[in-house]
Amino acid sequence: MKRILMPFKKRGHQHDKCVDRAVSAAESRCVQRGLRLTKLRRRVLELIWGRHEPVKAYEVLEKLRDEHRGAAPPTVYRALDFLQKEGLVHRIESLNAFIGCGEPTSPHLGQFLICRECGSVAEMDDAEITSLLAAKAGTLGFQVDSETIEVKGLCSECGNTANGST
Amino acid sequence: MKRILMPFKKRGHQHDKCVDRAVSAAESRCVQRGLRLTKLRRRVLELIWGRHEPVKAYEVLEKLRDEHRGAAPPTVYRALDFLQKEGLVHRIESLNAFIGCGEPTSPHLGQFLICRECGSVAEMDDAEITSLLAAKAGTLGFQVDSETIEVKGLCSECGNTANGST
DNA sequence: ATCGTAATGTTATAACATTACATTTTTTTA
DNA sequence: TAAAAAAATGTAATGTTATAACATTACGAT
Repeated sequence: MKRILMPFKKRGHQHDKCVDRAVSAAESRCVQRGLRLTKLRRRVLELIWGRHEPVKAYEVLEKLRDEHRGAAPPTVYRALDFLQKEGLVHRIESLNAFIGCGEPTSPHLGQFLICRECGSVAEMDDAEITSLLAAKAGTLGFQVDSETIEVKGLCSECGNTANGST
Repeated sequence: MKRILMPFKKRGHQHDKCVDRAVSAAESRCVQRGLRLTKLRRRVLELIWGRHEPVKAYEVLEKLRDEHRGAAPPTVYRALDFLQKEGLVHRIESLNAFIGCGEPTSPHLGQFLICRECGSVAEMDDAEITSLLAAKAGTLGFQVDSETIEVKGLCSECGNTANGST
């Protein structure tokens, strides 16, 4: 069974709503679990959701500084740690960057598809991949705790645009 | 079909030979392809192979400095770039570190199993995993160029040691 | 010999992330 | 509700990882 948690950005979609939905989901999740989605954490979450691309910690910091004097690296990294721990954002290791989680109802790992042309990222949470990987590791006696799967290539939008024409 | 490129380190194995084998393989591969495995590059390769664990660039730099005055970050990173490009070492993204490739006969991606206890790393090159991942990505119209798969957990050595006893 | 290219040297800085400790805010509980 | 405890944030400094930019050296080809 495969769930597509976050598809590639559709052209011209209303991104405001997309962010609102994510923040609302985060809010209700925090309320449920007795966690505090403080102003700062909420704002960092919004900034991460600002694009359908991985966002760097220092980009968040820069934007935060426009509206929040005294923002410093720890400000951002603490918020990101919180958001990660609660499964609201994911870190993309191969890019040193962060992206909003498409399904923040329960913490999970994901498999990420990163387009080399447009930089957008899709998130899958595919049980078959996870279990195949665990099985293969198991034949070596290795017991899997967590996985990092990040794939680079061409998304459908960019692949369909005939690139031989220009 | 699964190939185990580099199994977990066996207790008490003769690591000198292990390194020699890797360097010899690298040498012949470079000769075949008309590439120059310079003294510097060879030395960096040896230092990376110094352990069955990921080695950091700045650790390599530090050791290099003992014997090579004037070694600087670019010295190491250039050598590592060369070695990576030729498939002689891999970069472990989730650790910002490098590890010798277990099968440097042809460049390839691998799947890495990283033990959280002993820090050792095994490399697999499993076609089933790769093709399943490509197939799943394909259903989203995504065309895979390269994959980063890094799994953390417990290796057989560390898993078998009854940890409840101490 | 000289020329072109690859490799390395050298200096500086960019980019990413954490430590350590002080202060403030919020929650708990006596 | 006041005091204590815990959580969050402020602040400064530093640690870690990686690259830019430009100079020089080594080496092979003509």
